[in-house]
Amino acid sequence: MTDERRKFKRESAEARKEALILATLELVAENGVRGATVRGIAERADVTQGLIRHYFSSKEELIIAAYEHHMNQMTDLTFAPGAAAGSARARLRAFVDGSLTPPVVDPRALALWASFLNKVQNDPQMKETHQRTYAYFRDRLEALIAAALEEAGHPAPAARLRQLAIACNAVIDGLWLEGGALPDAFAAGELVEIGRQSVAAITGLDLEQEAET
Amino acid sequence: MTDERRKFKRESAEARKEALILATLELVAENGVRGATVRGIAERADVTQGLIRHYFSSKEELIIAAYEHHMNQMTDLTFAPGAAAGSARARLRAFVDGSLTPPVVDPRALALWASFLNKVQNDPQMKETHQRTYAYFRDRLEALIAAALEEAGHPAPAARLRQLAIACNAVIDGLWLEGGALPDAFAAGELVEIGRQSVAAITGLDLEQEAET
DNA sequence: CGAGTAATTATGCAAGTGTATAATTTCTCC
DNA sequence: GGAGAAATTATACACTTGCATAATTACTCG
Repeated sequence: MTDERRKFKRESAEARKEALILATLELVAENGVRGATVRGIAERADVTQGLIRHYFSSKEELIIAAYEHHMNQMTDLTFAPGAAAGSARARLRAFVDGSLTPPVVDPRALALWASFLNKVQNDPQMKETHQRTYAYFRDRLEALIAAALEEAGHPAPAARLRQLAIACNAVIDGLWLEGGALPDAFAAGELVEIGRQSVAAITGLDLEQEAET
Repeated sequence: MTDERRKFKRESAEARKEALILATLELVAENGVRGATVRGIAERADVTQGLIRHYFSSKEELIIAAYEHHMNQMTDLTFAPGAAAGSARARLRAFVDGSLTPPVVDPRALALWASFLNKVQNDPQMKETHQRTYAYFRDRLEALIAAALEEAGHPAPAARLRQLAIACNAVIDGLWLEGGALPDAFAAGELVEIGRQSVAAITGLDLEQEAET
């Protein structure tokens, strides 16, 4: 009954890194960045802690990698549905729908966002990633609104477009936040419905009817 | 040159507790809940760490006290401006203004909210405080919208009122979030302007003109 | 002004933290 | 199937953490 050394299987660097990143995101969502300890992450990834040092030169580096992984995933999830062509109105609607449906609306996604916020404000690299992602979101939304307004024959000047984009982005962010914070407070589809109506009311567009005369 | 024992002044329990709570909020905003160490808090409050134990039986208890202090302060700040009587429309406008102006819109307030979120989701007591505060906000907003609509001669059924309140709350929350996250991205008064316009567009009310025919 | 008491400081401890480094195992390739 | 190299494990260390407890100080009240 000697204490045997642990058996293990060699994995590719990519697979191991991803596994470590996923384990990190789980623990950051549950316990925050400081609560995601190296030992905890290693255990969650079914690996000993020394291995983390082998792939990431510090915990800081792992955290940053996990943050960028998460942000990329959120971006993909939001824009994937609307990538398919169609009228600008349809694409705008798809953007709203994608932003207000799981897995984008999700307690875990909100928890991750909140957990990372502190580091995002302080660490320059993470701050840069954050600002770039945010700008990408809003610019894309602004372009969608501009196209939809033009399509409807109601083009708007740049200054107004900026305000509309900020406002629509805010409703979506706010609904996303509330949906993640109080998952049981809203019926299925309710957030999407309210999101569509609000964006429609703010922009003056009709997002519901599909037919084009 | 003997190491002298530190001089100190006795304070009332209330003053000390408040000082400790304020120091705690500072550190939580800067470093998160786990980053707000007992030693750090004591240093910020210009006190030795043992004193914390004297007033709070555990760090957990201090954190909860700090959270409730912060939530109460935010509530007061939001509703104080609109307490003065006036038309429902004016009170609704005051609510929007107060929610989208410093010190409610503030990087520190956002950082605190984010830092506490994890604990809010897990700790039952903090969860209860959070849900109560959120419900208070939204009910109050819904009542304001209902009154303003009726005042304007456009009463709405309960189901629609609920949706309007959720939507308006979301715009405000979203603008609050973005204003706190990117303080330099918005000109002074811009958030308030966009907030007013959005709430007006969603509800169909005119929040700008003051005169009543 | 002097004793008592509560506020405050000082010190210690066990557990957990990130990181560094040595020891071992698995896999590849000839 | 065996040697070499890289992946993985194991161990150790210095530091921080929350908490407990003893020692001292400042204020109150007679």
